[in-house]
Amino acid sequence: MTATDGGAHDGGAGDGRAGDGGAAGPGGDTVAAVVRQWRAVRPDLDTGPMEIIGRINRCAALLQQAEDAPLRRAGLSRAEFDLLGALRRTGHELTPGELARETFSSGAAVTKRLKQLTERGLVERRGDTRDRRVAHLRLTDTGRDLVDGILPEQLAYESAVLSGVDGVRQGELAALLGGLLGQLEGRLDALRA
Amino acid sequence: MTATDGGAHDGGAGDGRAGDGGAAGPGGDTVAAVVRQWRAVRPDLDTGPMEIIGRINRCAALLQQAEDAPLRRAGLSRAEFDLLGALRRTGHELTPGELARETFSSGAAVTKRLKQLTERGLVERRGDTRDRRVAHLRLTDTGRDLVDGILPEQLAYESAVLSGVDGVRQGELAALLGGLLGQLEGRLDALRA
DNA sequence: AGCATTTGATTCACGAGTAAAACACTTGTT
DNA sequence: AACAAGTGTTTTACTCGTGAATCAAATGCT
Repeated sequence: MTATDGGAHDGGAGDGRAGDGGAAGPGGDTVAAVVRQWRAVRPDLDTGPMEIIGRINRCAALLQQAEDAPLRRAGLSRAEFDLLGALRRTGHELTPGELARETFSSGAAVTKRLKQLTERGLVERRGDTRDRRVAHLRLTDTGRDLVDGILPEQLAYESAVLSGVDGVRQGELAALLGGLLGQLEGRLDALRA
Repeated sequence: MTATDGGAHDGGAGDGRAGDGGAAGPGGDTVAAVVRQWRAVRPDLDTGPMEIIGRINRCAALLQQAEDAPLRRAGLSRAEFDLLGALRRTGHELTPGELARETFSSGAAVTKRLKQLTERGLVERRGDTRDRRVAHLRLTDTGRDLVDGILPEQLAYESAVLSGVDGVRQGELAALLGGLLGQLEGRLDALRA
């Protein structure tokens, strides 16, 4: 979250009273409050992008905190579950490199997680017969059962989190986000310059 | 990003060819590909929530990477800029505790960042006269100029990042995200149980 | 006044992730 | 065959953030 889009709990108050830290002001969410602050001190700037990017970042932060709950019950971090989930949903073995790409994390991180998950007996390792550099990872039965047990809870939890938005708007939101994400994934490399 | 919603670069391929790691498949973005994978192996589950939450998480990850670019030029991390931005947009001094709440990070993190930023001469410290526990932080002239210089670049960059989505949809997206965020901020504490 | 409680900030110990180096092995070239 | 270059994985050194403990000061209670 950048300062541009950064959240404020009670940012609009500005009177020194810190508040209890949750309730959005009359104008809506906390990002709206931040945008108002920026407009007050820098009325020349176009704050439009903040209203999208800031909200995406803030939603992601809140959702990830919330999502921790069902996972923690199973003693898994989000990153670990990510790995297991990649193995489960592809349905076949993956190499560490493939897992790194699947989970958008570095190879080093994958190595560490795999070490822990194999020690816990959730994942099994098998060396490639032709190319002895590569390993093939797959879920053990225990690992598979764990993922399959958590997954419905996770989805139910997510469903509950989203329940404040009605079905029609959920559909619209999913479609718009899909459009944005498609653009980002296609063009991001070009913009990174 | 949870495994539930986790991204896949070329997840749909499944033939071992890792691909070059960017292009979304025919069906749209990478989250759509992940959802297809889940549906193939667990057709009983309702994958609806993934299409929103997964996309938000993935968008946030991509956007934050992208956003780094203009900030790095100024030698600032996102978290540091967040702090400076909070001071700039509120327009008045803030205590470390207030800054922690503004930036949604722990007090310890704020302490560390403040140390570096004051050493760099971007932020100034002033002790409270009445309560000698608290400090008041404000931007130096240099700090203020830095923020004011970066901010337009940042917004222009964000604008460019979003340019693939037309104006009308940007408005819709902002509104829908605002609605979701309002719900999340209001009700998250209750769900955290 | 004297002492327990609360609050604000900082320090400490640690876990997690990364980039870069190192390592192990394979592939292409001469 | 020998060796250079390339590829997949792991190790290393480091940064950053966090929760818990600690320190310092104010507030409340008797």
